[in-house]
Amino acid sequence: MPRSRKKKPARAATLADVGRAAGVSAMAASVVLNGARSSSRIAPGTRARILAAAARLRYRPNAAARALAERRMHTIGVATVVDIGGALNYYFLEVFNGILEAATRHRQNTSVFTLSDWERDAARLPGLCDGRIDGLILIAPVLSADAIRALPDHTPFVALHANVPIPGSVNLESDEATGAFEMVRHLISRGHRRILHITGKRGLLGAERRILGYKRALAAARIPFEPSLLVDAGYTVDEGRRALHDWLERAAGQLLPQAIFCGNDASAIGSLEALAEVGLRVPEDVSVAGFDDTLAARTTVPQLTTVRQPLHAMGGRAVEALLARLHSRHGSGASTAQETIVFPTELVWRASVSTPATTPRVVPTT
Amino acid sequence: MPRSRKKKPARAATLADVGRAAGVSAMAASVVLNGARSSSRIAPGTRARILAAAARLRYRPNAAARALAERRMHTIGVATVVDIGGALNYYFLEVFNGILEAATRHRQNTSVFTLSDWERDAARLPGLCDGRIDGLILIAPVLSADAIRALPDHTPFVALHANVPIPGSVNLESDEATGAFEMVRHLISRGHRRILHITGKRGLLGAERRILGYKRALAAARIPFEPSLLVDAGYTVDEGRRALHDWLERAAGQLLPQAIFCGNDASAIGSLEALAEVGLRVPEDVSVAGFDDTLAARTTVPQLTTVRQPLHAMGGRAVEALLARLHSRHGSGASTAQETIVFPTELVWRASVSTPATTPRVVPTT
DNA sequence: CTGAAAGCGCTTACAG
DNA sequence: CTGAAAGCGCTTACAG
Repeated sequence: MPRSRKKKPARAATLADVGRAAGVSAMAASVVLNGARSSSRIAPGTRARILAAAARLRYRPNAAARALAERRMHTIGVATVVDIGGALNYYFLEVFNGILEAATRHRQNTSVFTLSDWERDAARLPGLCDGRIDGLILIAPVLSADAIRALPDHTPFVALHANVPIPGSVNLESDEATGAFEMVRHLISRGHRRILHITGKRGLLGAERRILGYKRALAAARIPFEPSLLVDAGYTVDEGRRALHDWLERAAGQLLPQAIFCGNDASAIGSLEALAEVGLRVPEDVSVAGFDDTLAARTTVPQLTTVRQPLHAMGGRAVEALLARLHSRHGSGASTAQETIVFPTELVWRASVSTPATTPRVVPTT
Repeated sequence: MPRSRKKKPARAATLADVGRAAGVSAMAASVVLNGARSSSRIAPGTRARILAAAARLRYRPNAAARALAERRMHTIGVATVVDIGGALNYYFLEVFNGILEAATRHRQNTSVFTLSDWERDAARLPGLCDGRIDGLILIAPVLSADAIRALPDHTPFVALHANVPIPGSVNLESDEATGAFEMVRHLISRGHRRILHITGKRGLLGAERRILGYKRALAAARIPFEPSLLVDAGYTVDEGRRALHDWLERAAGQLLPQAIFCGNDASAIGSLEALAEVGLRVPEDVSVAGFDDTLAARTTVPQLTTVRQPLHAMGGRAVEALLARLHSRHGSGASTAQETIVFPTELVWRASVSTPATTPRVVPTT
């Protein structure tokens, strides 16, 4: 019988293979190839032979085996709702890129889990904590007390813009109230007094903080708060467009706001669309401002004046905070105190805001 | 000596723990909890006890251990250049969302690896194939023959818009030449004859195919190809803006193109900006069209007419093609033939294109 | 400086 | 229907 064709090793080379090829134990190969500190204990000649054998065999340490032995996957999980109302999430993209960059720098993999809805899918979270990730970053989670209680305690969490602080975790947020306050104050300083605010979904922490800043700035300028100028919407382009569209329809013939401060960039874009539909020009007839300074703020014509949140940096910081928790956990008695890190916001001036029209504008009738 | 405080198991429960609690072997627990088909072989009573114990102990199968035993991580890797020229990549976001959706549906994790540059970072690719992923999706790879040769053969690859086919892999692309042809043909049918094309980076397969479609449509209408109307740029907003800006500067006083067909949506957005800078209106003075139909195409004012590539669907299909390869590999003799799947493109009409101005426009002098 | 052994937590044949 | 054993490929004490 002819020698059966040697089956090409679809199997990747292991440490044992390398050891055999170099005439040493698998363990020696492990020390040289994967062990960091103790590799000095191998004689230079042996070392060279092992390295050569590994290169020849194209040895790659098996990630699963290493993870099992080290009890460490070197993988960070990211859980978020990417797709909100059929629209992709700019906010997510900025944060995510910051996370990826930092994770790569720290030699961590990044695994993404998308939820379609926090409330409905929070139950999936514990299932992700089965050793496939070492820790989890929650992007803008909206979790009930029950959902928080159900989170396993052997996996550390870090959240960005958590709606409710998660005990034992780090929460990263930005000073949204001040950002909104500064934006509206500056609008006022430019001469605007009749300022419409298109909000995010009511009840969301961020939306309420922005409303708070808006109201405070009005109060500081002794401009009475006008409830009809507070318009409930949401954080998508469509919701922003629809909210303003409906408002304009209702307000036909009445005085047009001089400026519109939107809850985020997406709803500001929606507002631009709604204004364009009825032939109003930005910023000649009305000024428009957003919030977040996502990439989208620079792709509109005119470009958006907005409140910048350092989303990219916040994503990176989330990774670092998570790794810090991971290490402290392995080391001493774990710093599991709840912690909040607040990033400053910053006004970004672009063309969508100018001074008010000299003659008051009226909402066109369609 | 007082009983030392029982250290709370930071350690998660294992199959052995569950088995012990239920009075059976770890193996029986494995069959009931994780084994799919053979779970019928356990008596119902035993089964119930095991399930109860698992719930009580909050048992989660350890992903690393399972991966090691099964030689399967249930994780798909995605490698791409997300950040092009400081700009986040819309194209990526659409594709990525399609990938995530399909991966979740098929119960696969998705791990993202970002490269800063294909040429420079291709060497990192083999390192990713160390068992941490079962297969890799390459988004818009630009690989040299050397880089392709260096790819390990124990990990299946699928590529979207590969610049060069990778032997043994699946490549997903769309019929870009036809898309470009149709777009330009329709511009012509609307009355445009002087049509500028802002290209992607020359030499890239996609860019060349779009140029091809552009030229063919001109030829079909017997409009002579005018080399000065073919403007080299790239796929970012900045490159588009700069390319058109420079062109307009050079062409001051000459005849303005009636329409501008851009290599992608980002460069179309850049073009909108360049036109706005010199006070030209879209579409009154000049029509603008993009390519891709990314989300960005709907956030400009006016919204972009563009060629739609079904990026979301293509991302999903990439996952399925990869899983098919994975399964065939485990099963019979592996279908490792190179395969190309071509998706149709589609014209999407929005407000950025109309009929040409009745009187010819001239490029303004700045 | 180097090796033999045990163990990480699971699954997969193989016996009963 | 159920269990004891071997093995996935690595790392981490522990001996020499």
